[in-house]
Order: sequence, then C-alpha cells, then structure tokens
Amino acid sequence: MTKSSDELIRGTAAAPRNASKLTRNKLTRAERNELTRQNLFAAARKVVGRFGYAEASVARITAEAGVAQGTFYNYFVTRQELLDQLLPEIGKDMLRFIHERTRYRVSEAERENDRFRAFFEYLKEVPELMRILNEAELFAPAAYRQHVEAMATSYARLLRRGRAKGEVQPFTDDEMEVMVHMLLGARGYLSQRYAFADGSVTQIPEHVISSYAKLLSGGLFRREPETAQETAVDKKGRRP
Amino acid sequence: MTKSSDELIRGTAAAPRNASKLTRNKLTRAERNELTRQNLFAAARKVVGRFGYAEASVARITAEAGVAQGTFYNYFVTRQELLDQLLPEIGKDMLRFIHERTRYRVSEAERENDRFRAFFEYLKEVPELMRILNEAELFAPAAYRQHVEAMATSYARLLRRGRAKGEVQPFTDDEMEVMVHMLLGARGYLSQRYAFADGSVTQIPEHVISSYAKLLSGGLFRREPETAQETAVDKKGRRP
Amino acid sequence: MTKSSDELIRGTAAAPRNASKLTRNKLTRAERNELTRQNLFAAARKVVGRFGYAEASVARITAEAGVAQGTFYNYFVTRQELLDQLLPEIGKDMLRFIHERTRYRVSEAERENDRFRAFFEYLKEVPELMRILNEAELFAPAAYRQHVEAMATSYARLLRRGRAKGEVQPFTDDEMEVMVHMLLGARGYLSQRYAFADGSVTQIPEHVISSYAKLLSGGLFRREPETAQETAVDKKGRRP
Amino acid sequence: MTKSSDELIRGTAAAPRNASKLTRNKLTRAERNELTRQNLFAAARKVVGRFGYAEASVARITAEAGVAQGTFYNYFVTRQELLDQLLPEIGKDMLRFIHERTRYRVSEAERENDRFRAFFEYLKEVPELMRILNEAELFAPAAYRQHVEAMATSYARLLRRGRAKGEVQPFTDDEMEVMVHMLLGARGYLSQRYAFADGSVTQIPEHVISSYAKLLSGGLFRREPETAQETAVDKKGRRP
DNA sequence: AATGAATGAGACTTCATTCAT
DNA sequence: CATGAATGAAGTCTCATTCAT
Repeated sequence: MTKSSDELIRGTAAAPRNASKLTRNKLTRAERNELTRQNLFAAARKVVGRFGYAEASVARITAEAGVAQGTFYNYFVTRQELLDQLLPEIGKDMLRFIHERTRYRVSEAERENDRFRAFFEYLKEVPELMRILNEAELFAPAAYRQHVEAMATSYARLLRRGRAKGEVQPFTDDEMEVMVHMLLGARGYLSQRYAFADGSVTQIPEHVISSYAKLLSGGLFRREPETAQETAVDKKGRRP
Repeated sequence: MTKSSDELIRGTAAAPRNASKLTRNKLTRAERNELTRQNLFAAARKVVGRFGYAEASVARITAEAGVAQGTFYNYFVTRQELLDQLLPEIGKDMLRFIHERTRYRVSEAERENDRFRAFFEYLKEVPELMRILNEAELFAPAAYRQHVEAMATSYARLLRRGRAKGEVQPFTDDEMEVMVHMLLGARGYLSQRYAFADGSVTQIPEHVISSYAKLLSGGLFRREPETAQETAVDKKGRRP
Repeated sequence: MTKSSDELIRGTAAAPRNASKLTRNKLTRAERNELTRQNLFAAARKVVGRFGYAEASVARITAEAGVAQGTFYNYFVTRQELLDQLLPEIGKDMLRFIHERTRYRVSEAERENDRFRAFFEYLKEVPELMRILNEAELFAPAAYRQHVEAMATSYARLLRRGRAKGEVQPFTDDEMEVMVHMLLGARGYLSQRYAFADGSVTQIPEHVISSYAKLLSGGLFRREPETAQETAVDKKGRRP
Repeated sequence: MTKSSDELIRGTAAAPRNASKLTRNKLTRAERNELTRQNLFAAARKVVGRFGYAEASVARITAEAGVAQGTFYNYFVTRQELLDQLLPEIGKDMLRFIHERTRYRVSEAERENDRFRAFFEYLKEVPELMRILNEAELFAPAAYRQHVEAMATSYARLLRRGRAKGEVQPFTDDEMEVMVHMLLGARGYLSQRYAFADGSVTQIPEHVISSYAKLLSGGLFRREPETAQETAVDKKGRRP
C-alpha cells in the first residue's frame, strides 16, 4: 500500500508500510507504477513551485524526477494534463487541512479567523501552493475555475450557516457570494504581499491576521464619524 | 506635439493637433519616431488585451502595428522591455481617471464607493486592463510590483486622511496598509468574477457594488449576535 | 493442429478442429505459441488494412491483438519483420483463390477475364489487401519485389502456355514479361480508381471489366483507320 | 528576373540573366527570397528523390539546402505544405516536356508512342520523379489525386480526338476513361520494373517500348486462334 | 513466454533576436 | 530608421525497442 496523496504532499506519513515488502525491498509493478507517478507529480509540484508553470517544461520535470522524458508520456497524455491536476491535488489537501484546524463551538468570526490562520500555515508547509494558486488561472484555467468554484461554494455555505445563527450580517445569498469572493481576493493579495519574499514563503505577520479580523468584524469605516480626538491613533498612525 | 499617452489610451483627444504640421503634412524625425513608438505601444496593448502576454509575440505586435519585425528593436531593446511598460502606462492613466471621478465634499465611504465604481468604468473603457492587470504579475513582475506599490501608497494616504477626519476606523498605519491590500485584492477578484465573461468586460452588477460598500461600512460579522428571527433574510437568503 | 493461414485470412474454415483438444480445452505450448503468432498477424493485417503501414505501430498492433507490447518481440525480432511477412501471407492466399476461380476448358482470353474478376472478388473478401498492395512497395520493399516477381512468373507461364496454343500473340518471352507487368499495373490502377472509395473496397463496375477485356483482345488503336462515320460512337462517346 | 521553375527543375536555363545584376553580383531582396525558396524546393526534391517522403525531414531538407531549420518555416507553413507542392511542380513540367516531344501529323498510335518515350526521357532527366510519383499517393494524397486527375483528363481528351478521327477503337467515354487508367498503370509499373535499379533511373529497353506499342495496337490475344505452328516464336519464346 | 514500464533518439514547430540591405 | 530573412535554441510529443519481473 502506498502513501495517500496528501501524505505525500505534506510528507506527514507516519506508520511503517508493509513490512514484508520492506524486508524484501521489492515492490509490485503496480506499486512501482504508482511510485513513478507520484514521483512525477512531486517533481512537477516542485518545479512549478520554484519556476512557475511557464518554465515547467517536461524536460525539467523529468530531470527533477530522475526519469527519461519519454517516461512522462507513460503517465500523462500531455504536459497540460499533469499541470491541470496540480491545483486540484493540492487544493483538496488544503481544504482538508484547513478544516482540521478550524475549532468548533466558537463564534463564526473566530472560526473564520482559524481558517485564515490555517491557510497561511498550510502555505508554509506547501509553499508551492503560492505559485500554483497565482498562476493556475493562466496556465490551468479549467482547474482554476473549478477550484475557485469549490472554494466559494463551501465558503458560502459556512457563511450562510453563520447568518442563520445570527452571527453574520443579514446579507442576501447574492451578496454572500460577493463577500466570499472579496474574502478570497483579500486573502490572495495578502499572501502575496505578506507571506512571500524572494521566492519563498514567510510567516504572516500577526497584525495582518488581526487586520483581517477587524475588517470582517467592523468594516473599514466608522458608522458615525466621531471627532478626530477620539481616534485611538495619532496622525502618524501610532497607538498613543 | 503628439497626443498625450492617456489620450491615446482612451482615445479621448479632442482638440485639433498642430495645424501647421497638418498643412505641411510632414513630421519631424523625432515626431515620426514618437509616432511609431506609440503605435507599437498601442498594438501591444491591444494584443495583450486580446490574447494575453504569453501570446503577445513580437511578430503579432508588429503585425498589429503594421511595421516590420525588425522595427520593433529600434524602439525596445527586448520584447520584455515593452511588456514592462504596459502596466505603468495604463496604471497611471487609470489613477488619473479614478481621481477625476471621485467627488469631493462627501464622506470617505462615499468617496471609496466612487473609486470602486470608477475602477469598473475605466475597465469598460480600457478593457485591455483586465488581462494586463491579471497577467502582469507573471509576465512583467517588476512593473507589477511597482504598480501595486503605487496604488497602495496613494490609497493608504487617502485612508489615513479619512482616519484623521475620524471617518475611518482608528487603525495603525501598518493595519492601514493591510486594509489597502485587502481592498485591492477584493476588487481584483470581483472584477474577474463579475465584470468579465468570455474574454470581454461586462457591466458590474449593482449588488456587487453595494456588497462592497456593506463590507467596508459594517464588516461581515455582527458585533453581538442576535437571534435568528431578527435577521432580515429568510433561510434561503431572500429579503422577506 | 491450427487453422491454415489462408483459412484464417478469409475466415473460411469450416470443419471442427481437433475434438480432443476442444474437450480438454487445453493447448500444447507450441499450439498456444502459434495461436499468439497468428493473432499478431491478424491484428497487423487489420491495422495495416485500416490505417496503413505508417500508422501500424507496435503499440497499435499489440493492442488490437490483446497482448502486451513486449510480447510482440517474442515472436518477431523487429516490427519490420512482421510487416515484411504480411504481403507474402496474403499474396499466396490470393493466388490460390484466383486459381480456384479460373475455369478450365475455355479460351485463354476468357481465363484471363476470370482471373481479373477473381482478383476483385478477392479484394472484396480481404479488403486489407488494397492498402497492403499499395503500400508494401514503400514499407516492405523486399516482400513487395518478391510478390511481384512471383506474380509475374506465374502469370508469364500462363501466357506462354496460351501462346503455345496460338491464343496469345506471338510475343517473345521478353515481350511477354513486359505484357505481364503492364497487366499487373493496369489492374492495380483500376483497383485504386474503381474499387476503392473512402477507405473501403467497392464492387468493380462491369464496364471496367469489359474494357480490360477489350484492350486485351483488340488493343486500343485500330489497325487501319476507317472514316469517322463508321465509328460506333458519336462525338460524345455514346452508342447511337 | 529569376529562372522559371521548370528551367530550375531540369536545369536547362540558357539565356544570361540581368547583366547589371551579375556585374554587381547582388540580388534584390525579392530575388534572394525567391532563390531561397527554390533552393528549399530543389533540396526537398533531391531528398525525396533519394530517400523518399518518409525520410524527408525538415532537418534533412534544410541541411541539403544549407539553411537553418527555422528558415524553412519562413517559406512554408508546414513540412507537408512543401511536400504537397512537389508533385504539381514536377508534374506540370513533365506534361510540358512530353507535349513538346510529341510529333504532329502522325497517327495517334505513333503519337502515343512518342508520349511513352518522352515519359521515360523525362524520367532520366528528373529521376526524382520516380519516387515522387510512387510515394505521393501516400504522402501527398491531395496532390496525387489532382495529378492523376489532370493526367487522366488530358489523356482522355487525346484519345477521344483519336476516336473521332477513327484511329482509336470506338469505345464509349466511360471505357475511354478506363483505358486511360490502364495505360497510366501500365506505364507506372513498367517504369518501376524496367527503368529503375538500385535507386537510380536507367534507360528503358527498346523491347519494352515496342511491347507497349503492340499491346495498344493489337491487344494481347489473337482474335481467331490459329494453329500453333503458325506462331512466330518457338516454345522458348525465341524468334526462329 | 508474458508483461508493461523505461528509454532516448528524433520529428515538427515556434519565436526572440540579429543583421545585411 | 525600416525592413524582413535568417538563425538556432528550446519545447512537445512519438515510438521502436529493451529488460527486469
């Protein structure tokens, strides 16, 4: 039995595999086959993560995987086919990851905060996601649309649930959809700006997380503008 | 004197050009030179807008411009050099456009609304921006970073001004910067989702604009969750 | 004992095969071996017949035969080796078929007519021959030359026999050889033009057969040109 | 002014070209362009003539022409496009050649003989035609069909004219068409068998020409079989 | 024997860039 | 300056053949 794909993605496999196999140090054909496929997958993820889709030539991927170019086409009909599977593969893993890190029995706002945090944690574990998420729209458009759709749908369901509980503003479903896309867009931009530097993923600053929470809980503008004196920051934007 | 670049971009030049030139129907060498450059620029914008950066080959651009391929290299050292100038060119024009459409003597929230609206209006006038904005991060990264930086800076200044007036929540400057990026990200995603279909720009729905306004003015979550009965929408998300 | 190859080609095997084998439903190793070889053969014939030699890749042939690619090389040293055997296999069967359909105790001219007809009948039964005959010169040149040689030799013998009987013009042996090649060439062209459409074999029109007979019995030109009025067709080539 | 294409094919250009150009030893762009095209054409003809269409890779053709591979695509959209033009180019030249060598004021039979002879003479001058004619059906099917069509049409016209003069048997038009294809097929086979050896074109033997004439003038079979004694050859096919 | 994954040479094609005219 | 032909590196993909299981 081989590792599940998400174990492979995040490298979290723990249990020892079939002992007899290990002792014999031999794999069945099907296992070897699956191994090579995963190998190519991992290589592609790495290459795309490092150089982007455009530079992810079959030559590079197979070199990274340590197999001949022709081998690639034993597993994927076209280069595009592999590229198209990259985002779904990781996307599903990411959703699972985020879901696991989301506390229950807390307010919707806190749960959204959990999700936001978990996203950036996942990004640290699978930094390739950064580029893949950014570039998939252009280089794997079908997969991208599906991914966004899936994200948005599941997100919207959560928000509607919160609305039913009275924790989310009473937006219509259409408005809810818009909210979802704004949140996704915001998160995406923030990841580019605050969790990425010189080609590698960095820790997201705390104030980004709290800012996100503030926007969501109270918006950007004050309802009834008060006098400037009351504001909690001075003109330089520092807390007194 | 030739048209200013933004007049060229939006085609809004009104006044007749230098009459003496027209009568003589001759241009100085420098003018002809500038004309060709603008020509290539416009062609590149059109091609990138229609097919994306990846398909914007020098052959295509020069064909669109009606000049020989070699001519291209009399004006730009490399293909990339032109591509790098595309976003700045349009970006500046866009900022000017948005600024013109932003009312004074209204609340900050309303002005932000103006800006949001103006952005989508500009998009309708210069649909090429859509693709350029989306793809520049990948194909003209330096230009993209500069553009985002410029946008963010000017945006942040406006928000700080609003904060000083007490109309914006009392965020720190760092938080303000985060806000700016969230707004930009949200707007970007919304434009892709709601103002773009089958390769051409469409009118942004009103409810998207109002949703944006709502997020900014009150956030997504209720401060103190009330009972579900009070919510203004039924379980299907419709206004009763 | 397995089917003879021509029975396999035309699928005319009638008698039940070795009963004891069927009851035991087991085959000796040699028999299984031969079966697989015939299987590959039949697959190759089908594939070449449908797609031509160029498209008859080992992958396609083995897929059609339902065996693994590697199996192919247990029976044939190279792909070419199998392709080289295709035409001889069918060629021999064709000659046998034509011979069977040729009446005895008739004039040589009539017998040639029989052969001509039989050729087209065979073509209908084994349509793959069409492509194989056409393409073998290119893709299996050795086999092709041998085939033509065999055809010509047997053909020439028949014609010489007719000459001995006084039914064939008194050509020299060299001339006879030339005649044979002309007849073969004519027949080949006619099959392409009149018995083949859209990749499948069609019935040869009667007037083609009669025209062939006319050329052979009286030539194309009149010995002593008469006046145009006497001709049996009008200027439009219709019988009055 | 450049050589006409058929002069290039057969290399029979006689008159000196534009003297001023020669003195300056410079060519205009258009001339150079045309030169390169002809160069590629000639290279392709040579390569196909020597190795066949299947081996006529762009790499080989451009190597033969002494230009870079990329240059090829400045002149032809695809490899196939050039291959498709090979037969028409030569075919037209051949028809012209044959027509020039056909005497007037002689019987139709003699003129057909002229054409037959001329075909083989042309083959000696342009030996590449051999392979091109043989392989075009497979590798340039559209061009091949057009060529055969053109040949057959012009041929049929000649035969109908002969029929009107009473020199050709009174066949119907349909029969005439069949005759044409038989003649073309016969000629094709004969060229392969008697004018080709070890990859190069050889002189066609006289007895082949006379045999062709005999078939056309009197057919293969005797009308009324006489006694064997009368035949002009002995049993070994030799003239006594 | 049967299997089928692995191999790698080689095919076609694209395109940014150069350079002589 | 403008031109446009020439260049050649690089990319995707195919397929006959090998070989360990």
